[in-house]
Amino acid sequence: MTAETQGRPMRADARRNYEKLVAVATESFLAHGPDASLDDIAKRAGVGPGTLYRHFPNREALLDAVCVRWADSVAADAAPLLEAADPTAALNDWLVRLVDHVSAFKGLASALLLSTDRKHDTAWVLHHTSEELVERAKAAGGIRADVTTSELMQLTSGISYACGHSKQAGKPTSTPERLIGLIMDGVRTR
Amino acid sequence: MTAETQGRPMRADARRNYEKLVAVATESFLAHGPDASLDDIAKRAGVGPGTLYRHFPNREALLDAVCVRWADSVAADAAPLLEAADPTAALNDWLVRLVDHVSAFKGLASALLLSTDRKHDTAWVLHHTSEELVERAKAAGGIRADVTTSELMQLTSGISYACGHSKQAGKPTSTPERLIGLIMDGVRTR
DNA sequence: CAACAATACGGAGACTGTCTCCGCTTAGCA
DNA sequence: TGCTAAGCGGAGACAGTCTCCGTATTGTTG
Repeated sequence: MTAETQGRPMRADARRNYEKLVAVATESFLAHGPDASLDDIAKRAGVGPGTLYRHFPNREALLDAVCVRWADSVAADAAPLLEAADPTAALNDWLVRLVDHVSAFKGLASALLLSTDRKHDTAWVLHHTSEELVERAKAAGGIRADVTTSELMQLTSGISYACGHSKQAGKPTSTPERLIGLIMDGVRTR
Repeated sequence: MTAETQGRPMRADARRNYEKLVAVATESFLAHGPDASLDDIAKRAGVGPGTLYRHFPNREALLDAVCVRWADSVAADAAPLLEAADPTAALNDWLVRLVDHVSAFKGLASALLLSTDRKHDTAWVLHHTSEELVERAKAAGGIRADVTTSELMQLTSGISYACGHSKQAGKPTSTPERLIGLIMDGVRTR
């Protein structure tokens, strides 16, 4: 579900433009936040606005495409953690990284942690990765069995949001590590 | 710091328009979210855009004015909790209410929980109220002494955000009670 | 109560961004 | 080499933000 929703493959020029758009959009969103001008992105990518809007009917769609790629790279980051000796510590670690990644991505991605369906989409990758880590921690008896992955995702995404915003408001803010720590304290078996 | 930053009082017509604008803006923001058209708000309030922009130089300013009133009413809600027999339960209760209020306010207010300065502003009222409840709970030995009010505000605002978003994404979502519960579990003395 | 500042009003319009429509171009196939 | 479906891109309609400035209103002072 990248672009051609099945059917014949994209024409070469179309694919080229598609890739260029996603690349430029990534830059632009990072530089100017999720409100970056779409016409501007089109211009930088060397295509007309019409082309952009054919590939991505609205801002959301483009944002999604950008985030999907991003999510893949983030999820890849988790691979070593899946084999860590202490699964609970690994989960903690992962959640902190997740917050960092999401923050680095300005908040483009914060909404993503929240949905659990959308088969192939961004959220799925992250949710799935998290789930594995959660299961391992539960199996090892490190965290309470009644806590769900979704709940942790909600809390984590909330923390990203909160850290991002209070940081940009210039306020001294507790670190993600600290806040995740508090949550883990509530979730750990005793 | 409502409108006249000291100096002579506002002229009668100016005050009238100011009030009307805040009232209409509240409705509009609730109805259409924080992106409601400002020109439209002006029109509904029966004034020209120029008038709106003189009173509120930008969207943020108007949003602030709306939120200040809202925060006062929310804070008033906490009065009984300040004398509750079990301060820890009272804190829990308050945090849940806070999330509910913020969610009801669409997310207009979620950013507000985060700043701790801004003397008179919205955030202050809420932060201050929370602080009292936190102090009482600490004094009663119900929660850890190392946890700060800011931290709880960050987590709470995060939860509002997360609940608001996953709800509107149509996903089955854990209740605010549950999530606040998890946090309280991490924060309670054992 | 008249007249005059000071204050406030409001709408025209400049500007920016979103998104669509459609005539033209190009890739890919026979 | 030529045809056709797929794709392109820019002109422009529309909506929202915000400013500028001539006009109207308030409240004060003689």
